[in-house]
Amino acid sequence: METRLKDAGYRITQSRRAVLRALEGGPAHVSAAQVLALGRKTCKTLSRASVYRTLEALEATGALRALPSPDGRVYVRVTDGHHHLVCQGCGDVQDFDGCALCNAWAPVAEAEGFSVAGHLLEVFGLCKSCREEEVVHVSEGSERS
Amino acid sequence: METRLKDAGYRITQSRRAVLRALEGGPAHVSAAQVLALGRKTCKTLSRASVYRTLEALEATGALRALPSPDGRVYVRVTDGHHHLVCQGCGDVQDFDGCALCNAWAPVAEAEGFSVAGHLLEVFGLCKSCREEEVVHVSEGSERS
DNA sequence: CGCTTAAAGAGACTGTGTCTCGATAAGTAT
DNA sequence: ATACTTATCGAGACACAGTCTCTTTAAGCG
Repeated sequence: METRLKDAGYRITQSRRAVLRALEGGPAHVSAAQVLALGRKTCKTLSRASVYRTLEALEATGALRALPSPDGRVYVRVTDGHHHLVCQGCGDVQDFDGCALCNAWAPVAEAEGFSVAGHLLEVFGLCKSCREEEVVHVSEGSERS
Repeated sequence: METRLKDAGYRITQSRRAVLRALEGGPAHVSAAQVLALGRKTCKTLSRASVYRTLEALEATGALRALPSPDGRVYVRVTDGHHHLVCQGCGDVQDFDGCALCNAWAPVAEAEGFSVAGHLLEVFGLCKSCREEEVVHVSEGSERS
């Protein structure tokens, strides 16, 4: 990611490096606040504005993608797959393959006059281990869809 | 929607009615702020808190779905879909159909031990009108991906 | 080593969403 | 109809995300 920034003409600074480390070390989906907190471990004076600026720069180079989530914006590395299994139990995110199928709905989008640049698929549910726990708790009043 | 609320045990008030009218009259994707503005036309004293409360109630009854967008949360009547064409030019979001294909990768996810509860598909690109504008600007120094 | 300028940090500002609290009115019983 | 109970109201405080501006700093060049 660092070389990517550099090649795009951005300077490599302490703050930027701190953000990059935070992104590499952190979870697959991170919020700006998390990046700030993680980044401060490397660069103590890291500011919120710098985090947003760097995130924006990374997005511009295509190394990162911002996507809306129920709790504000989260950032995802694009080197990671763009098909995610998001566990609603533990919050864990794993990738899965399925790009062959992706090309199937590109024509649908293009029929609407839309030119497709990319896509993101989020599948929500419960991962294996959370599912096993769920069995223990039986149906303990979960009213959500 | 009104009967739906009533049946669920909610009282029908002036404020609630104002919100319902706003939802029915407004665009397919509306923000809470838009609902507030539209609702004030019917009920001048409508407050932000009431909007959120009503929106929450409607979500609980299943008449509405909240979904994250780049500019905060937006609300969609559940009759509308969960496959989005997100325009990177103007930020507009439109739905498209494609649920038949969705069932194709559910087995892939389940092979990983994942139980699927729902999904969200975001296709990024440029909408028709933004595409036409793009042609006018030709390659006018846009370094963005 | 010094210059130029992109990028930094600090903090003000805006907007969204949540929460509390006393006041109000919806629905029910009288 | 009228009174009562209590869900709901509006107002405003609060917390937080994200943006913006301004002055200072340091990255990368010669």
